[in-house]
Amino acid sequence: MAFVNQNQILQSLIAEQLVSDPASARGRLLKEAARLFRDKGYERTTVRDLAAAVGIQSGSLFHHFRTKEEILKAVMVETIRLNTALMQAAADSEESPRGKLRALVRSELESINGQTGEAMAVLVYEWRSLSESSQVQVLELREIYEGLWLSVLEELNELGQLKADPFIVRRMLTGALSWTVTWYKPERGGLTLDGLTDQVMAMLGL
Amino acid sequence: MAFVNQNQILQSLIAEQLVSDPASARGRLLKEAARLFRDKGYERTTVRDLAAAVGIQSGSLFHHFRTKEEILKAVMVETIRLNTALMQAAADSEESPRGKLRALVRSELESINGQTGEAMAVLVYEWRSLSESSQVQVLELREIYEGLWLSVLEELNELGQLKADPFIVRRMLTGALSWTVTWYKPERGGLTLDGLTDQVMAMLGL
DNA sequence: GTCTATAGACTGATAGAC
DNA sequence: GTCTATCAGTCTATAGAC
Repeated sequence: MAFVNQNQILQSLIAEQLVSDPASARGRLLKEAARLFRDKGYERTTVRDLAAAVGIQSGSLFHHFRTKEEILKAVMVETIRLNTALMQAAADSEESPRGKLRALVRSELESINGQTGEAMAVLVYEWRSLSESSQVQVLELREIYEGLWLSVLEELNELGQLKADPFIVRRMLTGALSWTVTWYKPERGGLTLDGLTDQVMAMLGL
Repeated sequence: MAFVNQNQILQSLIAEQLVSDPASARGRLLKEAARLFRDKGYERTTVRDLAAAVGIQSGSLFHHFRTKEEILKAVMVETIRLNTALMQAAADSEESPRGKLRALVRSELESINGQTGEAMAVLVYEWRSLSESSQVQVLELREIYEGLWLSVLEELNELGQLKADPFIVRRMLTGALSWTVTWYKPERGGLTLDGLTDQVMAMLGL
């Protein structure tokens, strides 16, 4: 797994029909939906906005999705599936616990501030707009993702390298890393994604 | 300032008409609005919901506020004013830079998870629902608040006690502390607010 | 300062033609 | 698979009586 690149991972997920091909009609709609939901919020985004973004009429949307909420759910589900796979590969490519943690931080920062950033922001900020039954289903997927983090953090803790409780560190990191979407602008300042990762590791004394 | 308590601060802000008296009609509405906006989101909360929460009809709301957005803005403005004053008093009550930082972390955690928690969550998660002109006004108030943090963090940095850049540490803390609202439940587990503050300080190696 | 009644705009979703 | 047309419901805000 160590040298599998990001595009190979995406391709295999598409082949398994776990995420939509970004070139397909469904994939393009989900991409535009993520952008609109992040920019305006789920409630302020109308089905007319969504349809216009992919160049169709609002009535035609309901041929692809039964409800507006189904679109929100699909954005979230596919985003978690993709990022769990990317995260797993990032952790597997490192040997030491510290290296694995750095890879996870780097990978999550990339998810939040890169290609899937819009969808990741939706996952954090539009959670309440999901119906309760959908929340349960998305939460199940999310647990696999969180398990990756906890196993690495617990390993570091057993080595005495972690200064606080692993569960709490993960929750602090969840908040801290997702918040970067509101202020981190790689193009403006001199801070690269690797530089930002270094700052996070330094803050943890690692 | 060292021994001024929280209630005295609230009373003096009410006297200066910088925040509404929680017992007044306006104050009670803002309290209910904060709760509804946090629970359902600004867009999903209707003026009928707001009116019902204080026992009046929806038309009567517009005697107190010209628009629904004005209510959101008032929740945010009054929350920042109150918490800036509480934060200032907390920092002033300590001598050492480390002590001041701990007081700020403790104070912000209390704001987020205590009495003003509903309004603080609104400040973080409903930002986009504010019109651009209102965003500018609220941002100005927010800068005073952030200045308090930065002066303490820069002091610690000059003493060589901070492991990462002060600006970045503040932003990480903003995300990490505000995120506690999604998981920290003082009544359930054994972790107190002081215990949580200790974990944050330990994570920073302080 | 609160009420009732409603204007006027917008919403998600459906039906049936092509 | 997309179109047009529209339904039925909901929304913020206003007007005028009390």
